[in-house]
Amino acid sequence: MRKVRTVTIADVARHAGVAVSTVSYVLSGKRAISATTRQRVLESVRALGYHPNAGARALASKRANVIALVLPLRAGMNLPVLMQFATSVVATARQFDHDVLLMTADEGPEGIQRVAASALVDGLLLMDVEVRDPRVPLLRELGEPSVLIGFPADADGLTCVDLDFARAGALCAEHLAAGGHREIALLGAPRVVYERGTGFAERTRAGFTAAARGLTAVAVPCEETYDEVAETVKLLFDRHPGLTGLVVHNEAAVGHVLAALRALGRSVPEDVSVVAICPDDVAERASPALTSVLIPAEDVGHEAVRLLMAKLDGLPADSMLLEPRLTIRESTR
Amino acid sequence: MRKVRTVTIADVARHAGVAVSTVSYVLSGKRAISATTRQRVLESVRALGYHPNAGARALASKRANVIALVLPLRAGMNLPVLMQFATSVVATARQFDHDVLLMTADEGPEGIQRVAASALVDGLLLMDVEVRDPRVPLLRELGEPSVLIGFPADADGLTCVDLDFARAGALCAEHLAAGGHREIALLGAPRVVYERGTGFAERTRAGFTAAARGLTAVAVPCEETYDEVAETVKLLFDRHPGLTGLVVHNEAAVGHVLAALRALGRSVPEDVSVVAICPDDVAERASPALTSVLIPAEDVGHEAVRLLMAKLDGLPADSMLLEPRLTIRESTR
DNA sequence: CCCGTTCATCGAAGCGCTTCGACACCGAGG
DNA sequence: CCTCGGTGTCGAAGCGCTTCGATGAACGGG
Repeated sequence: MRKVRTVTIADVARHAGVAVSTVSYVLSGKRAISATTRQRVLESVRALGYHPNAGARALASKRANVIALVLPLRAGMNLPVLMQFATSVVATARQFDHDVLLMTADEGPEGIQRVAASALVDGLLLMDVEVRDPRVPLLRELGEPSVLIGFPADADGLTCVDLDFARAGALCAEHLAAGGHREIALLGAPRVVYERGTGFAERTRAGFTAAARGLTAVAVPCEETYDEVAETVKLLFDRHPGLTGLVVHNEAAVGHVLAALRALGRSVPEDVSVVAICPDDVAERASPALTSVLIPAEDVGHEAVRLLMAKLDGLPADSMLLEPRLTIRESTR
Repeated sequence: MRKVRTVTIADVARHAGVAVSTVSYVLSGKRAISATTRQRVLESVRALGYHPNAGARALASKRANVIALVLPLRAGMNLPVLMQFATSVVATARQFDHDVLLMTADEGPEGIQRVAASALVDGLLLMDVEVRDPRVPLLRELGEPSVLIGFPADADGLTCVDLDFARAGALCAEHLAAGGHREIALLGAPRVVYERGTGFAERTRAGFTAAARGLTAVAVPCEETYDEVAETVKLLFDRHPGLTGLVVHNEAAVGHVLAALRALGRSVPEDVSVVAICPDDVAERASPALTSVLIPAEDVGHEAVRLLMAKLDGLPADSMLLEPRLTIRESTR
């Protein structure tokens, strides 16, 4: 409970018998320092347990060494992916000696304004950017370094990172086609997600449809309660009795879809093949284990931070799409 | 892209024709300022779009107005609860004019050390504290204001917040007993969680067992893949043919348990009543909708922040347990 | 042997804010 | 009429750090 007077750079300087600025240069490496002096300083740092004061450092250097992570945190989000993403962002940021300030989208554009103007953060990572997102114009105007996860309608001059969802949808369709399936369906996100204009759902559907040229292919939204899923699945097979391939792009519904198929007496993969677009652990936990396309949330987080750091250093940073990866398991043939 | 020279308090003072300190006092309210001056200053603030520089403020006032949120972010966590919690922490912190720095537990005690010593944050919120947590002794020694979510073995002198899991377990048992069930079972967390000594799983079991005095009651760990769950459920009914009441304290397994019961031809609630300990949305999404005990993640987050703020103001803050709430739906009779 | 370089280090000037003590002004009480 | 205690405001001293320009020592080339 004792509140020790905190150790300052001056204490370190005194202890090592050098000037304050010398300590600073040892720590930042911005000027050459002789090996012996450096050694002495570092020892003093260790001996005193010195940690630079973040506020003072930020004030003097105009760099807070903190980035903001703006998460949607609204209903209907894909939580596991979000968490993986957040984890990898934090870990990667730490590698670059930065910390992460957590913000929720419900603070809105003002929140972004606030943290940027107060120099609380050096840059921004915005997740789940929508096709027409009110934050995008602000971001442009602010000129604050930022990286978006997802692609807004007009991505010109912005740095965006995302999974290539069109490719993911296509991959699924192609895999089913290669298995000889002639009639396939995509069970997508809940209807509200399409209405909101979240790009990824739309792009998956487009990729799926385009790749299914030549086959009979339908794409339908999919809610997330068991009863609604069961209903949707039943309807699907009523309308398309010849359906033998199913793509599920809705993590919360995956389990329900399998249960519904079981209830309908259709076995997987004998009667119907199922491909899911979801994290590996969900696919592996299902029965049978699902052939799936991975959402590489960790890579996305990692790349996003990498790009942001480049921008902070004044380097150019181009948008990028990450390649989806198909893993074949037991649910398709 | 234009990088505007940022507006400082000196600019505001000049614009309003007052001293810098006057502006500061208007903004902080720490000294009386005449209504007219205050008005003038606030107008200048608005006119110039002034936002105080966070670093400078932190340096001068020794308060960063940031708290750290340390999340486990390891496998096997209950994601939705975590997110709800995080969201409410951020929202509540903002109400107190604080921001939230996100940290993951894998930085370990050094991470805590670092942010505390560098005055990056004023206080800490640790989630998912284990019975014997290596961070607890450090926290004691550091004397940094903190609030823990969960109870370590020795909670003396620490402020902890948690759901009253013992009560939650008891509530489930009592509800089943009241429904006339004589033979009941608890399906708990995966075995590894018990081995890790995470308190909540253990405490739920204890509460359940104690409240089930007079009934036949068993408690078993429960893994999270469909196949393992189905196996566990089958075994349970093989060994206890008279079993009619089930408590599930494992969010990831809830769906699988229901599916397994369906597969065994036991209908809910006719043959067996099921109570889940999980968030409401999971309970409602199941079929039939589950009678459940709510984990009030939002309240926990809110209270945790409230307590931490009190500590930052030098006020005392006692540990507290939050009352669980049973909602009766269609899965029990 | 002197001068121009290079290398290592130092001192001091801020960065933008809070806070303390001082001060001027005003009305009330003696 | 003078003093006293509030009020409202100001000026200046830091907070702990980075960074710029200056300085001194060591050194090689002419």
